[in-house]
Amino acid sequence: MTEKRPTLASVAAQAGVSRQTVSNVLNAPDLVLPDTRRRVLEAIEASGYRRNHAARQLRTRRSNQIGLAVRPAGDGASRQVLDQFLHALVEEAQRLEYRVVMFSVEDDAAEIEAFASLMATSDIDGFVLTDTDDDDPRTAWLTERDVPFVAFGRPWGNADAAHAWIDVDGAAGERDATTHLADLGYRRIAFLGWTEGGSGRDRRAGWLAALSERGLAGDPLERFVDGDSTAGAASAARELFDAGADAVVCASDALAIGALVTARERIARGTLRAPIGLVGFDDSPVAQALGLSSVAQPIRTVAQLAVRSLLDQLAGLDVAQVHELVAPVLRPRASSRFRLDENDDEEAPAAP
Amino acid sequence: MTEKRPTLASVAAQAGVSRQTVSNVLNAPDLVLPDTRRRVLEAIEASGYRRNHAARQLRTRRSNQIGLAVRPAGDGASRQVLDQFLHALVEEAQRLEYRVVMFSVEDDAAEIEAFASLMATSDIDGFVLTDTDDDDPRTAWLTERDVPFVAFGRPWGNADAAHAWIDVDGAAGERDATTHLADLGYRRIAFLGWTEGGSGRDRRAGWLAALSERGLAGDPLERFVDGDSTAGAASAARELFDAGADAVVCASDALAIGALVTARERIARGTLRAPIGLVGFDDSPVAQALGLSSVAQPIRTVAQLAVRSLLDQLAGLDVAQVHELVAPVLRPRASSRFRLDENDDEEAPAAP
DNA sequence: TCAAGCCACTTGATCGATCAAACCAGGACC
DNA sequence: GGTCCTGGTTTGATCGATCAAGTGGCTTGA
Repeated sequence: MTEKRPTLASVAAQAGVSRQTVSNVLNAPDLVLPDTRRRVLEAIEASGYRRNHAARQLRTRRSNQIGLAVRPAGDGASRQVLDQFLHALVEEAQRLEYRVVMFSVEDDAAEIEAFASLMATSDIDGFVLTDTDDDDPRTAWLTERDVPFVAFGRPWGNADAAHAWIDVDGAAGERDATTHLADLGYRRIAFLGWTEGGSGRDRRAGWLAALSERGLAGDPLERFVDGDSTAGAASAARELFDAGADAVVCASDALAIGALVTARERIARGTLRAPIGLVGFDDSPVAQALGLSSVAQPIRTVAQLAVRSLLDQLAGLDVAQVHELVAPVLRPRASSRFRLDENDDEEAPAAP
Repeated sequence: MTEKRPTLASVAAQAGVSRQTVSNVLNAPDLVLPDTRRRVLEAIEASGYRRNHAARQLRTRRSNQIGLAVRPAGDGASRQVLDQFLHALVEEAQRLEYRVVMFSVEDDAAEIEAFASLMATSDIDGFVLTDTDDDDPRTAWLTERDVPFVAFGRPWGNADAAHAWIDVDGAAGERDATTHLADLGYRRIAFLGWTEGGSGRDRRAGWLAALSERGLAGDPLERFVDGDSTAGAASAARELFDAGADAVVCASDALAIGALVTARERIARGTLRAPIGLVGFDDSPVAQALGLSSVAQPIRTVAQLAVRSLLDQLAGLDVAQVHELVAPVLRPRASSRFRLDENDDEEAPAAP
């Protein structure tokens, strides 16, 4: 407490130059003579000087912080993915000297109110949105006010929305998954998805496309459950197997685990013939643990693109807004040929 | 951009008082005459004034932000719990006008460097630690420098550490779980835990205590796996059932799911007699979905206590540091009497 | 030759809040 | 009547950075 932290002025005195020169060394090094620069850098090093963000923010109206809203409850499914996204976002932002501030909101209205409050005093430079809905009111509000932001998730309602967004190409992922199963010889490849949501529709489309390509699209077999319910998926899977499915492509790992449980039981009882093909989506830790084939979302890439887009906007670059669809990666594991053989227990989940 | 944001001075002019009076209305209302106060509040309301945090922080050296470090990889198990903790923390902090800033670090050394950097310019008022190890270097560093912080997790190495911490009483949770199984009539109640870690030892102790209380502690049956591996748990569970276990208390849901899979298979094959008692730990969404009995950590309570403790420290209250152990809650579900009967599939997971 | 431009740097003003000291009217006290 | 106190409010200084304008010496070009 007694020792005073070094400031620009104290560093300047130490290096025998003025405040502004030190400031320039940090913010616009090419304005300073190499020799002077070196002297200043030494003084900075020696004194252990660190920028005072508050003072800087007061003057520049930039906080170097980006905001991320989180919903209190959070549905089980996307939670895992959002958690990964958050981590990747923090890392990437940090690499570029930005920090991530979280705030919690109940609904879209509250989130918008939070935007207003945080922007007003320039505590946050820009926002990252997740879980975009059909015709999201948040994107409209932000766009109207020229607030920099980027969304993880497509603007499902209006395809030609002008704001920056990044999303995972679910259709491509399920197409790969379905093709993979077809290659393994399965002929009745069913789809297990959700009753609602843009991303569910998207994933289903990929499955259907692959079936058509392989000439397996006659009388496609599908079931939908409310929410991301493993229990619901288990019973839906029973119907699918009853209807003759020999493989199931699922919209999430939570659903796939339900299907897996059903398959395991039926095979053990002898009422279903192994092997069965099963693929999930999200590549969650549980999937890895259970040897469930899954489609991995390239979350790190999404986060990197998001941060880059946001920072480009903040830099005032007048480039076109990013609209990027990144391809997920299929991770085949034991469940692509799911059976209960003698050493099933020993089988280590294969990770490519 | 053209419209200027209201400041203390502009509000003051509007209300016919001085800057400082407006400041007092906000920070020390009882210093101001009720009548004046009302007038000022009206002016604030009318102008839409909002505090400028940067200016405030520059003067007071307080940011009203608390820091939380996250590790990049994150182990599958605790991840779920930490995610919940993070959400609860953000909510609770927000209620008290604090914000949570995340930063990412590779290891303890990097985390300490981050502490130093963030404290130096008072960008962060205090820290929340998670995943405390035996003899954690971070707590030592922070304690030495009188930096306010609170840990989620006991100081496993030295029980009499002086810093504030809050933890979940894992022993009590597993004791309840074990007693619950004993009440149901199981007699060979095994423990499935981890090879490493303070919390694992703690949970095991609770199981053992309950066995002793019920006179079931002769030749206790236990197995340990490396990390929180579901696959490892599945094979360890086989050994436990081979050794005659009729129930298993697990240190986590991930482990319990492994045991569940093994039990399901064996029962289906007829090599294990139902019912089997199974209890997990963490009450994860997957556990709820699969009908797995589990011990729920009162994460919200932990977060509330953590924030409160941290803010008390920041307020300079010289109270003793909080050392709190909160009790988890057993959530009995179908897996307490796990069997495969005809309508097993239909059975909705019961949540009390 | 002289205005204009450039270079490397310095100086004064400013962002918007809080702290600390001053101020001022009205009572109480001796 | 003068001094001291007290509660409510104002005023000047300050936090540590950046912006914008200024300085003095030197080159450039018409």
